[in-house]
Amino acid sequence: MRIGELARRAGTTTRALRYYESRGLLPARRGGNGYRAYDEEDLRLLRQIRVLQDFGFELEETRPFVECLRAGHPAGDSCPASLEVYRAKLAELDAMVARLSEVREVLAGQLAQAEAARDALAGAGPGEPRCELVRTEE
Amino acid sequence: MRIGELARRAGTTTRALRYYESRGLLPARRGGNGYRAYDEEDLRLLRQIRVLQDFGFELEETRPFVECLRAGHPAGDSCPASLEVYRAKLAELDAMVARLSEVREVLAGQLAQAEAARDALAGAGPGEPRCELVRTEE
DNA sequence: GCTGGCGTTGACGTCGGGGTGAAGGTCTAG
DNA sequence: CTAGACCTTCACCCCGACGTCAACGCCAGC
Repeated sequence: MRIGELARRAGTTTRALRYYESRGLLPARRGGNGYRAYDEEDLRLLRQIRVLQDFGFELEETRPFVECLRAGHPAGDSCPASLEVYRAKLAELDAMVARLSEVREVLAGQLAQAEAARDALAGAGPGEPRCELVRTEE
Repeated sequence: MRIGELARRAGTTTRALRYYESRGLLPARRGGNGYRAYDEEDLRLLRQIRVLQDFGFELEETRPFVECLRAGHPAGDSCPASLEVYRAKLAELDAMVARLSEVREVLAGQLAQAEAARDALAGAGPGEPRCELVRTEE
């Protein structure tokens, strides 16, 4: 299979495949004419890359999975290195979710206060005391 | 107060202040010598910008808050436009948290399965059936 | 044998946001 | 007088994951 077919079958582009090869992620055999030659196994590796990319993995992070498959293991995550990447990614996701959730709560509080202040003003006299947003040194 | 002092007091750089001015976010009066002249109110506006940036707001998104303060309102979020930005930001954060959490769960499941498969292999015979990760068209 | 469609390489562009850096000049504080 | 702060403009950076040429080779069908 040549590069165009593989790209089509994997739903990516020839440019991406050449890029992966340039990164050493998905090297290709070469035919006598210099054309890249791929097989079904490469399609599998490529699919592994794309799945992980969809999960937000960087290309480098997919490398252990790809190498694991290439080493003949049944799945990309059958190797310890892949599990380590899973764990690192989980920790990263947890940290992001925690940070975003915290900001979310602060913002929700600010919105509620601002709306209350507005309504109080619209209703009658001075309302609840407002707490101004202030930078906290970390 | 000149640009250097304001930058120092707000914990930012003169370059950033000139940049904000170029975006029309924090225009400065000019002295006879062409130097930018700022006052305490500008420091307040600047602090508002920095607080929101720390929350992940883009510069453009801080504009309603800054203009609200400049219009003489007690707080940056005393204006409807600011509240709208709060709401948009909350929706954005909720969407991000949802997406990340979903990925997190899938990944946690994959990790658990992969570890189980490894342990089963280490222990005895074939273990639980593995479900391979496959791209789902959206 | 010509056209069109594939393939090759390498160099450079893109995106986005929030700036930074350098050059070259002016102004001011001590 | 001189160091340092200020002025302007233009270019450049960061990051990853490609995209976009340019300029060429290879091959099938008509």
